[in-house]
Amino acid sequence: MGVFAQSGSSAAPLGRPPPTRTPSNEHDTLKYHLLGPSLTKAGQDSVDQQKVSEIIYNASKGSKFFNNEEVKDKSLTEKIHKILARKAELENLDLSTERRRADDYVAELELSRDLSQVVVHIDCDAFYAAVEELDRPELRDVPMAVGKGVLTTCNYHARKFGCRSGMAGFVAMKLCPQLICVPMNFTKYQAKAEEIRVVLAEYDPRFESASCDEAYLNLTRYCDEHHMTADEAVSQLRQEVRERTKLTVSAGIAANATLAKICSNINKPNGQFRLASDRPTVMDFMKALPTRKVNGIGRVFERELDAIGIKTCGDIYAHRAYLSRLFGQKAFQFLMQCYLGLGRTSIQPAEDYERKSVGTESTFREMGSPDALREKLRSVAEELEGDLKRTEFKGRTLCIKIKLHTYEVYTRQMTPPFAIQRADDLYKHSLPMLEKLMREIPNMKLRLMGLRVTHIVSTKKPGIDFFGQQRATGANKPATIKKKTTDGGEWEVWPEAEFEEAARQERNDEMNELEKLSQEQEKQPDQPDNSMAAAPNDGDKWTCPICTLPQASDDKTVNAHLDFCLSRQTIKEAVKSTTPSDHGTPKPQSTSTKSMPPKGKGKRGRPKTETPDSDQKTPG
DNA sequence: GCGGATCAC
DNA sequence: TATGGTGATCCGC
Repeated sequence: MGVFAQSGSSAAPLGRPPPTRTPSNEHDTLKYHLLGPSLTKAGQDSVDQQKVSEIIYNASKGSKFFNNEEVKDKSLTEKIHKILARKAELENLDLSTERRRADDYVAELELSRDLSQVVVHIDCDAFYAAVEELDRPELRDVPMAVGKGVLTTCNYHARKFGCRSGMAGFVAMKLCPQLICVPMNFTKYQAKAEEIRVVLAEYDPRFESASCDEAYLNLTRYCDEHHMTADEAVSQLRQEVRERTKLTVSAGIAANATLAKICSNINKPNGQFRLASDRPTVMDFMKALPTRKVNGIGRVFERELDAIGIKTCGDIYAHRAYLSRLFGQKAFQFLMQCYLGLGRTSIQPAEDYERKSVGTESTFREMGSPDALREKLRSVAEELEGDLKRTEFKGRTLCIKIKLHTYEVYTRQMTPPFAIQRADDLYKHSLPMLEKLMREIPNMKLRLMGLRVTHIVSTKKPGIDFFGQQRATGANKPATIKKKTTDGGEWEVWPEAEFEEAARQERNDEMNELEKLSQEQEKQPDQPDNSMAAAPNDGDKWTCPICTLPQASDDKTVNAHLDFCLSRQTIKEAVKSTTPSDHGTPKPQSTSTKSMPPKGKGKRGRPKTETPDSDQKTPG
């Protein structure tokens, strides 16, 4: 409802964006933005958001963070003006073709609607805070938050003051001076999460961990075999979790993951909600549902949709003809599924998802000295080496990320001649990118630095454990659901999955061979690893950290040389031609036999995709 | 393929 | 006094 003064006052004359906006309008959108991303999640109705927003605004005003938010807000406002202009333009055209195309898509989606599954989303209530309260019961009755600097979560007492996860600590203290902040203890939470997972596995052995404190289950089969309603089963599950772990969870029950996720928030904390699995009920539910409640629609997309008159999922249909033009095809498909209340019905273990990158980053006190920055890069590289060894990956693409003291973010990436894992290599190849950024951005001062590798290659010993972890089949595939009685000890392997794995293995082997070769080649001509190269210039010479050759130190020469060295490709081309575009094979992708369910393959980010699959995360 | 942005937790 | 870290996706170029 009229969250944005902008949309209310947007009696925008056709074609042109509204004239200059008053400062108060701008501040309204900014204030709303500053409320943070988790606005809809918290169980904090009854909180005077107006007041909270005012306090946050005043606490933040003038800071570099605030200034950056202001810039981002302005640029989003501009973007929205363009969207409105584009929309006005489109409305003058004949959109009947687009409209029919949209209707065809709706019909296609409608055919794929599956209301046969009982999907449950389990969400721990204020998880970290609840675990801390177990150890320190005296915290149970006072406002308390977990995390220093930024709150990762807080208990419900704190939420009554407007505190939320993601909020800066000092802002939270302004809202609630008596707030008690306790430090994170991640291993403790992991252990507790595992206790919960043990219970969940009894209800669905193929449940999906969405994160530390969230999971999806398919209870179709459990309800069937135990002759229970979904409500009864979930009620019992929650009771069992509570007895065995002393933690409360909330649950949503619906026909698919998207709906279940929304439902788990409705009676939170310590409650459950079931959305009946019939089409009219689902359509009614979506009709009144604010867009922001949908997983995948965040602050920005919410504002963009609001601007063109879409506040609830029901509003989407009326705008179907130009959504694709305004936001892209993926967003169009995603939104149409929101309108229809569709979502994923297949639940699978998180391990079935394939990791695509490994990275690390850290924030520090503002820093500008090149030497200190290099040292920082070195430590980030070492950190990443640890992560890569732990997860058993090497990376073929290396990305550096920096955040300036102004909170502006830049990323750069390059492809080393072979997949890398060692800190020395990570450092050697990322340093030139950092050096180049330092030249591009005079007086560069950073508050964050990060490294990430993508196009990763598993370093797991071939043969071992490859298919060692087959799992009992669950009841989540519609096609196979009924036919099983008890599958004690029975393993089902999808033939195509087996094939894919074999193919992947083969390609991995090839990769490893190639990389071994290339590493050997590299070692020969290069000098005995002078990786601390990059020694700053002496006089007017500069040493390239890649090829270790001295260059004139003027910017032009250095940049040209760095460009050359960065784009130098040796083995890379050879590797590319022997491997399919993506080294890893997409996992089974479940949609097996069905003719062609309107599936894409998108994940998170901007939802944009159709059935927004849930994430993969590191399980326990 | 690269870089910027958005999103979730 | 000082606003996080990890991973994924999408878009425009």
